[in-house]
Amino acid sequence: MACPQGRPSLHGSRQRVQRSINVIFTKRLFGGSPTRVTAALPLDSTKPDSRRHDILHHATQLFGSRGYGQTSIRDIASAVGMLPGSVYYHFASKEALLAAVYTEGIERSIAAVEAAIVAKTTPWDRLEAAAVAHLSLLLADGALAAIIADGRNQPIAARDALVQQRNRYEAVFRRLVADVDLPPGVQSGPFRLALLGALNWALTWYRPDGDPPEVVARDLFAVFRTNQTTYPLGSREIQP
Amino acid sequence: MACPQGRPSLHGSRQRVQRSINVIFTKRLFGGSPTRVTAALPLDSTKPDSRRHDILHHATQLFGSRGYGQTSIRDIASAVGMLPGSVYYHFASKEALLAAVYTEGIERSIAAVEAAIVAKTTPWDRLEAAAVAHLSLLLADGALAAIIADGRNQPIAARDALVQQRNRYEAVFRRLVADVDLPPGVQSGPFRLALLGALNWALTWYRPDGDPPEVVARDLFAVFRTNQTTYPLGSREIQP
DNA sequence: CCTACCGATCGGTAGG
DNA sequence: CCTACCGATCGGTAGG
Repeated sequence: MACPQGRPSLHGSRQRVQRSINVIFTKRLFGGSPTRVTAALPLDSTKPDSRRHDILHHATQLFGSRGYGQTSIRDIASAVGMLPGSVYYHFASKEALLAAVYTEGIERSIAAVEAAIVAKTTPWDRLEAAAVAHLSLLLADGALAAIIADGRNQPIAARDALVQQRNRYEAVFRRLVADVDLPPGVQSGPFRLALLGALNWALTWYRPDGDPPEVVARDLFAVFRTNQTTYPLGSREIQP
Repeated sequence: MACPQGRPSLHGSRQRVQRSINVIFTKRLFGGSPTRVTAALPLDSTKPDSRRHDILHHATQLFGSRGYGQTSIRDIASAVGMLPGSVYYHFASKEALLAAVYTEGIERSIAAVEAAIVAKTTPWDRLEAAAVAHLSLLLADGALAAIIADGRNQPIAARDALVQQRNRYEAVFRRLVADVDLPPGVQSGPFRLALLGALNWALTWYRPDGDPPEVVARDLFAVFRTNQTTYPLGSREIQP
């Protein structure tokens, strides 16, 4: 009845999905009584939160590919292999599910970008590595897509909280851009927004049969890095 | 019954909306018989297509601000001041309405960008003027927003036709970018996609209480024009 | 262009 | 986590 919130999210996948679908089929095909169907469920509830994790995972994927408004609780439930009402045992509402998708996605994305940066030494190389990591997460993973893709279609009530979390991620780029030597006349704010815009917009036109995300990211980044290629680091003052 | 399609879209606004709402109120408050309500309609049907134009206009605005999936036929009908079913007298389906919004919006946008370009002489000035016009249409007008904003939420059936129309608009920028002197190592494809991405992404973060669209467009464009500022037109070959 | 209606789908819930 | 259900909303239509 009540929904236990705030559980820690565990990892680990199982075959429960398959089994649960079989149960549904059984019920539909032979009209078995509710009691028999319930009794048919194996009692291997060893990892109590793997189902919550499954919901979170599939919701991330679906929100990322179709958008929040175009994804129904029924879509998510059937992807996980359970009935629509059961989703509400794990999440209080569709909005709460979105909030959880956001939190997990932001955390994972920040970690991925930080990991990609750490080996690089120069500011421009660090920014480029971040851009490549960003676009890979966006196009291949689905976690960032759920967060960044459709800011307009999200429920107004939760929008402020979502924007705040998105800002946490953008702060990483704000810091990286601050370290870089920008040409005269280019403000760091517009530069960051233009770079992220160029990368995020790839969601609209990218096709999987084209160049891989890393190549696309580097081609796009070259547009922004040009100044640096022309003027070696630190030589900004020498300009005409 | 049948829907007369392909009528020319006329301009001109009237007070019909107000009146139509009054009719609805009358009916709800006093339960007037259908015959009386119909008879109460003034017979000034001089411009037979102004209602179709009204629908198109409000649909453009709503698709642009909320997106296609988040806008219902009922929303559009009540904005125009008629009942939901009546929309289908003018358009065969919601998808057909979207197609019409596209066609009209693309036409208007191409015209606006061409008009903004015509006075400018150098390739970089022409491209900048196009960028400014583009962002103004996108943020203030609503016509371009309906077209460009949510490619993901549009119905799959019509998507190909929509992409084709969008390409007609992008072709204008393809031509302008081709005329511009790009720095070595920068491909014109990624350059165009990065520029349009940077501009279009402003839909996500732009707030009306900030700088006006023209200023935002110029700030963003400066990021892409830097190379040009450094190297005067035609001096590309002189580089180290 | 309105009336009156349809089937489908949606987020969500009580009770077990 | 399932059963069985609710009210709301949606795109669309027959008939006038």
